[in-house]
Amino acid sequence: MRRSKLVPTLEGCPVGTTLTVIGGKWKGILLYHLLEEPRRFGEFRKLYPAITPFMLTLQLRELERDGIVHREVYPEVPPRVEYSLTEFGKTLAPMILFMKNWGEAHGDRLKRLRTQHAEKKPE
Amino acid sequence: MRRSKLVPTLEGCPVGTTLTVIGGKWKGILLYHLLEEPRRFGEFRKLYPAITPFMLTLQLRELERDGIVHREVYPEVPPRVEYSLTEFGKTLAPMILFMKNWGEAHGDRLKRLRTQHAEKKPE
DNA sequence: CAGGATCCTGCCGGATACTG
DNA sequence: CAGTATCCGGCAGGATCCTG
Repeated sequence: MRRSKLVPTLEGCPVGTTLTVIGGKWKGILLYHLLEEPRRFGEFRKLYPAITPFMLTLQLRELERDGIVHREVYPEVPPRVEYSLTEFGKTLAPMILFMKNWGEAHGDRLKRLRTQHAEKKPE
Repeated sequence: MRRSKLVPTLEGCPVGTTLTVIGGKWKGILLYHLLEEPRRFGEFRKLYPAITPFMLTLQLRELERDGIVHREVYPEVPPRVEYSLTEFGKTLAPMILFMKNWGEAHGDRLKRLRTQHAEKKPE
């Protein structure tokens, strides 16, 4: 698994730094669901069947590395693993909520704009 | 992070939708500087010499497509082009500022965490 | 000065199969 | 259930040269 390399922190660009934390394709939505309560691996899979186990693991591990989420393994049978926001991770909460609200409010508009734009060029 | 697919808005995932708008590698910092005042192409190049003209054009055009920035061409010699936030783009302001502050506040911590993590694994 | 045109590459994101 | 182990294609991101 020679995956996640992810640049140090994108020096001299604080906005970029923040983006390296939340910028994975699924991280936003994962964080959003973690705001509410701790979640299990399988819960995420049910919420978003499109995420493969591999990607889910990858994104969660990166969030864990960055100190955003905590991974708690319960030594039971069958195994259970719960992911929760750390105190550090909770400092991101206002931003995640803003992003959710903004996306909900303007998603349709964006979709229109992008469709128009895609139609104009290719001829 | 990677922009997803260019056209679709990542259905059913408002946080992801927002990320498709601001998630380009340089978009965050571009938006941040646009918050203050309109900027010229060359200004950005001076602020961040690491951005190639090609990438700068690309990212600005995407922001333009999404209705976030306005591109004003002044028919002068030498040519002058100014980029400014649209009213729509200004709705992102609180989030950009939050991202900047968060990045400034926790960049060092993240850098440490990632360095530690990178040192532990590779053998 | 502000870009277009071209070509290239590396990692991101994914598919699939297997396991403690 | 909650992951690994491999393999891989595509596109974001970049380098370089050229132009209105």
